[in-house]
Amino acid sequence: MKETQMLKGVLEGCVLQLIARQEIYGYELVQELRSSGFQNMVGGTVYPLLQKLEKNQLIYGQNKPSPDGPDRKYFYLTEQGQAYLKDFWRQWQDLVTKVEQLKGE
Amino acid sequence: MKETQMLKGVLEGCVLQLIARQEIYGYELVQELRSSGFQNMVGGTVYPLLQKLEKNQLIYGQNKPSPDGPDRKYFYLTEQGQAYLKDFWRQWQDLVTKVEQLKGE
DNA sequence: AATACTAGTTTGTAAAACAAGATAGTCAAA
DNA sequence: TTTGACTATCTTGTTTTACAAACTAGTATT
Repeated sequence: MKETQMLKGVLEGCVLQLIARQEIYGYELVQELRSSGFQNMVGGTVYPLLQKLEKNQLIYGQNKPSPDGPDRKYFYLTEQGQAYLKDFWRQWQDLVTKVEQLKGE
Repeated sequence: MKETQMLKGVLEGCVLQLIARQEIYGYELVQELRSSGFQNMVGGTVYPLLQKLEKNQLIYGQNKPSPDGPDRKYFYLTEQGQAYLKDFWRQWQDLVTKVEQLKGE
C-alpha cells in the first residue's frame, strides 16, 4: 500500500491547521508540507483541496502580489473552519486511540 | 468530514492485525471491529476488503462449517501478509509522528 | 532568448468506504 | 409449517480522495 492511502482525510486537517497557524498561500503550503515529512506533496493535491475547502466555506482566500512571481492567494480560516478543525482533532485523537488499542491487543 | 475518510487505508491494517492475532472469519471480524470502536462497520466494507487482501496473497481463507448458519470462511496471514503488516505499523507510526508534530507547532 | 523558479489551475484516474440489497443456512416461536 | 431472527457471504454502484500530468503565466537570471 502506498502511504498516500493512509493519508486520506488527514491531509485536510493538516492543511486547515497550517492555515490556522498563520496566513499562507498554496505554493507555500506545499513547501511547508514537504518539509514536514510529506515529501511527495504536490500542487495537484493541494490546490484542488484548497478549492474544496473554500467552496465549503471553511477557508477564504485573498489575492496579494508576490515579489517573485504571479499573485499569491493567501488563505484564512472562517469561523466554521475553526469549529471544523477542532472537531477534526477530536476525531483524529479518537482514531489514534482506537487503532493503538487494536494494535496492542 | 465523515470519520470514514480518515479511516481509509487504516482499516486494511486493522483487519490484518485482527487476523494476525488469531484465525477469524468475516462476520466475526465485523463484530470485532464494531465493538472496537468502529461502530458503523458493515459487511459491505469488510468483505470486499478481505477479497482484495486474499487476491493480493496477504491472507488466505479456508471454509469451515458453522454451528449457527452457513459455512464460515476463516482467514490467516501469509508470510507476505506478516511482512506487510509490519510495514503497515511502521508507516502508521510515521504518520502519527508527522501529524502530531504538525498539530503541535 | 532561454532557462529556472514562482504560483495557480484543470483533467482524468485509481483506490477506498460503504450503502443497499441479494442469497442462503440454522433455529425458535407462532 | 411458515414466519421471522440471526448467521454468513457476496455483488453492484456511488462518492470521495490523493495525485499524476499537464497547462498557463509572472518574475528573475544567465
